Amino acid sequence: MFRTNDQGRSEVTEKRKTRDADATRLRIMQAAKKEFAKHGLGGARVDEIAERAKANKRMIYHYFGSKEKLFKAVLEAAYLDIRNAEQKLDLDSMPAEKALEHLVRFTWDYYLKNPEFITLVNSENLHRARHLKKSEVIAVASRKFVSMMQNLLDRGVQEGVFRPGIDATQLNITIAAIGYYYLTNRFTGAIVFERDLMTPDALEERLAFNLDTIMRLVRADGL
Amino acid sequence: MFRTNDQGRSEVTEKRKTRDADATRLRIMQAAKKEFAKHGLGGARVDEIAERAKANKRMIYHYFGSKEKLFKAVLEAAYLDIRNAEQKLDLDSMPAEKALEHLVRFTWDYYLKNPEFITLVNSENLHRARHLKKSEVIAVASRKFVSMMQNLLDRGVQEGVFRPGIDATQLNITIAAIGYYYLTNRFTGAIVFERDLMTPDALEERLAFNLDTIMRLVRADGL
Amino acid sequence: MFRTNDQGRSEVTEKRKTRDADATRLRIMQAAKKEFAKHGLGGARVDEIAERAKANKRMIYHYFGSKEKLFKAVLEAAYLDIRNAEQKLDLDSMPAEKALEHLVRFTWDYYLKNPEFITLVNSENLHRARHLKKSEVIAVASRKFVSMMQNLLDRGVQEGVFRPGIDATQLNITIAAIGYYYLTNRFTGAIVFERDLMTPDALEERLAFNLDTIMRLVRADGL
Amino acid sequence: MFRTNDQGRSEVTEKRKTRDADATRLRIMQAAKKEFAKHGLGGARVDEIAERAKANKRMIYHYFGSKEKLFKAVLEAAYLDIRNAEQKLDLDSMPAEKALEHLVRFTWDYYLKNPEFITLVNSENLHRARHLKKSEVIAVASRKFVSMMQNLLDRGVQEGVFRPGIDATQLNITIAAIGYYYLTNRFTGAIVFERDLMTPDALEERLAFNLDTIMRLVRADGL
DNA sequence: GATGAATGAGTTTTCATTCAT
DNA sequence: GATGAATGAAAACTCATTCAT
Repeated sequence: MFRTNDQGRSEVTEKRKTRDADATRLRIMQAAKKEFAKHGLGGARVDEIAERAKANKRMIYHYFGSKEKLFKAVLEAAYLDIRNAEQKLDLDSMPAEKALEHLVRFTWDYYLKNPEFITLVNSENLHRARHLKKSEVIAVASRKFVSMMQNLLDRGVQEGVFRPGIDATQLNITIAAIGYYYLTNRFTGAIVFERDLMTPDALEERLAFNLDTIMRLVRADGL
Repeated sequence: MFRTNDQGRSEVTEKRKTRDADATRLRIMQAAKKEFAKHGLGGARVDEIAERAKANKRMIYHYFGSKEKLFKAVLEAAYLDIRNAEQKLDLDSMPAEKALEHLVRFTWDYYLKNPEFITLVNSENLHRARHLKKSEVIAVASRKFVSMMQNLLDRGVQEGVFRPGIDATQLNITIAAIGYYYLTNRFTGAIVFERDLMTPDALEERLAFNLDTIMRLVRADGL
Repeated sequence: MFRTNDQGRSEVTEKRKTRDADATRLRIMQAAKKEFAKHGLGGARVDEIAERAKANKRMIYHYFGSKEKLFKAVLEAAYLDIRNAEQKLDLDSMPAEKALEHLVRFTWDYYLKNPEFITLVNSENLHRARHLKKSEVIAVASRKFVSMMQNLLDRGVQEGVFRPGIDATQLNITIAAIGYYYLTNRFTGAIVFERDLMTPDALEERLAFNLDTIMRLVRADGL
Repeated sequence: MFRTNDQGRSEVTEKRKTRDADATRLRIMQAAKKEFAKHGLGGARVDEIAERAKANKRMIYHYFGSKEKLFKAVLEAAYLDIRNAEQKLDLDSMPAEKALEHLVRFTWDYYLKNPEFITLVNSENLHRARHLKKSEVIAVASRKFVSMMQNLLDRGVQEGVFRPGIDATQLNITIAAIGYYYLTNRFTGAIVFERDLMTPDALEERLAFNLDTIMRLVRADGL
């Protein structure tokens, strides 16, 4: 009800205001991520996001302009986060085989710990990547990621542990696929295979299977 | 879906008529499949489905009860269709290695020719398989599918071409994953990898990669 | 599926047809009575009536023209039924006091055995008696009923058992009211008075109370 | 419903404004009361309520959740209103006979001045009191009402003016019945008795008749 | 006389977004 | 910067009635 600081704002309060604003922005993005992940772009409710963020609905429009732009912001942040985490793995400093194994594990763990990422990506693909297309920042991050992978493969061949001629893109897609598909389709999967695919044992088994799949795929013949 | 004619129906009554319940039902399901695949369960519009089916909206509710029940019907039919097609492959009559290769190709081709299947399954997983859970007919078809696969693996081991100890479920999931993921994520994939993943060449390349992946995965060591 | 009697109908089949038609009409009216009583005019569903009557919906329109006209037909029949039953009581042949008691009991029993009557009348009053207004047959039956009552009161005065000056209409309304209200409002009544108003004991108690109410109301002073 | 002002609200903010949640809520409830009374729960139109309330249809759902919950709110308010008014009569401070007469008059007058109450109650009974059942606030108000009545009867017996052994619930029901039935069934009644039951004279006559009915019912024998 | 598929107009409900304070 | 009341357009769903056979 009271509104302090109507005029004569000191720098201290200025800073606080900024921090609050950023905090609100962040809370909105976190809430939106959950909501979009749970219900998809179309199914997400702006009201729900506002409530979860303990923010006023008006703020969403103030900071992001529209539901769709909010989605884009969330999606971009999600992609940047995983690309960032991948860079931090510092795969270049490990032997190729170990590095690849590391990447497979990391990818699997990332999906497990960030289940929203998968659903967000599904949602974006349902919309034919309409939002990501315009994103320059994503393009840059992607290039770095792909070249890192190519690098890794090249080193492996030099080290004599990987077959030559493996396409980095195909391998990347496969590494993602065998983890991603298992998790995104775990509900229909549980019905088709009549198993709980999410018990700790099941998850461990899947990771082992995936590591085996990738290693057999890249291993130099005769090893 | 089909109505076999009791004896003695004249040709006149057999001619295509507007007032044919089964035909209307079928048109609605086909239209719904497209609409649900394109926009997901939430994003699909009943009006649009009715229009595409050249049916009155009221008919949808008459035959299916609700948008959600229509979705369930469409989803069930889609699952039954692929399970049915798999059975028709007659893999049991081929050598194990050839049979497996056949299955990998078939799965890929099926996804390519039935793009709705993938989006439908994604949508159902977004809803935690709520609709499929209650479906007994799907449970039965699934069991047949899984046991066929187990059979195939067992035969391959006996023939000496496959490694022993491969889990049929994990293999199934992997076969699906490497095709499904590529296709469902082709839009974001195109951005990340800066390639058109859907040209004939790209598709052929992916199929070859997938065949290689699976064969290396199951091949008996030393072969 | 088979349709016999396509041509050359004998008189016997003619009669049967007529009887069937009447039977269908009757089944529709009975089904409609239940449906209208349960849901009111607006809430009743034509589909439901058709199904309950094991008749085709088209038949309802064939015999009655519209839902509203069907309602009118049902309502008229209901009024005629109670007026008819009252006449059959042959109150004129009993001593006045006994006759009045008889009427109070009869009214209560009729409402109990014909619960649809009450709801039908409520529905008609919600619609400001729009349908009954045009009904000449009801006007005739009503007059007979009112004059019977006046007669009864007059006799009672002559016999010295009833007070003079009692208005027949007011008495009639009161006799109906104390039974009708109890039954029509039994659901909210059960909540307000925290009792089950429909147990055999409760019903008997109410009838006794009502008889007492009416008798004290008409009894000649000093008796 | 009312909002008492925290201290220091200036007159300016107090002026009638469109954006007043409580006022809108109230307008909706008033409009709904009329509409439900006129057409019943099923026949009432949400559009109509919104228009009459000069509110956006969306607001109805915002404040009440659904048409049915709005009905419940209206019904509860109606019951609370009459129970409240009864308590204000302060019957405990009058001699029993006078108090009873007062209650009969009050009940009649209340029904006359609040015709919506009757139709609302009819509607609720058509729905088997589904909405009221869950209402705790109604249960509390009802108990107060019933005990007030029992009190009144006990006092009357002590004063020697009422017969002992009269059941308070039965008497309550009868007092309500003889007024309620007359009014709710005034349309069919007008046809059956070929009179206008709503002229001032007719109303006065009915009230007198009802007072007589109740007084003869409770009066100690011999008085 | 009978059937049941089809329809159009309407009804409730939903939701992203804007407006007044 | 923040609040929450209000809105319009659209969506799901309903139902009495008619049409083709």
